[in-house]
Amino acid sequence: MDTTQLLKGVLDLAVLAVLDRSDSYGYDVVRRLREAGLEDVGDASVYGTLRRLFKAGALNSYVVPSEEGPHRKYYGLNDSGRTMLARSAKTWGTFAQTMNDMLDDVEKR
Amino acid sequence: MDTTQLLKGVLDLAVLAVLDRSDSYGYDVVRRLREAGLEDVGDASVYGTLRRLFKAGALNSYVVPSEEGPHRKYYGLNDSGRTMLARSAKTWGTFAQTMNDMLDDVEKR
DNA sequence: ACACAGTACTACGCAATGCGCAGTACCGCG
DNA sequence: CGCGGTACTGCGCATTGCGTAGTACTGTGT
Repeated sequence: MDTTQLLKGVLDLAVLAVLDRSDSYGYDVVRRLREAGLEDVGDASVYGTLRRLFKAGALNSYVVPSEEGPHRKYYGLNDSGRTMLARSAKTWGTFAQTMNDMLDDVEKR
Repeated sequence: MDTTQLLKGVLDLAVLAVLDRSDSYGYDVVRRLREAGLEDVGDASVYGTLRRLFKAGALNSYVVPSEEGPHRKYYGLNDSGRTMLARSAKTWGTFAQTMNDMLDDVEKR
């Protein structure tokens, strides 16, 4: 099975969780997600997700120049984003639990 | 957040898990998934998934006439399907764990 | 006899989303 | 001065879940 399909709908949540720790920019979010265990996440997916979340009003954004490369477009959670994170985390939790229950039944043989 | 997107890539696994219990047909698989907690699953998605899994060689299929309605197209796991189930379940497990770890960090504040 | 609900499946097209790839651009190093 | 690392944008594709319509069979109520 491909982790690609598993990411669908969960990448939003993962990105929100990363940003909840501290404001960050695309390139760094990718790095943090990979370190956290989502090794196969594509950079284009993350940039796309950030843009989508921003457009949806969950993030604020500001540009910071960098001495070690091009400028960085930082993103941070606003109130709407924090609400979304809480709600998504809860939805994920119940969903994951449901799946685990189904699979427990399978393993029990 | 919509459970629709969460289902992506997991519906295969859920259907395989249901079929691992016993052979079944589309209409019944939908019922079982809903009872298990996936209440929002669409019937077209399940029928589509069954056809896809069959086409991929994970299922065998046979038609059984019914006295209480139209015929039923039963599906059952074959060896390839059981292998797929085992592998997918493992992938899901690691993935879910990764996500839960990330969210634990968030809750811990 | 006939409409209707429940059962069971197929087919068509849409929407969301992750990804590959190309392109732009800035930096420091050999 | 090219090259690798940093950082972002945009385009188009593939997968997959879903809504809707259509077909078809059975039993029930009127």
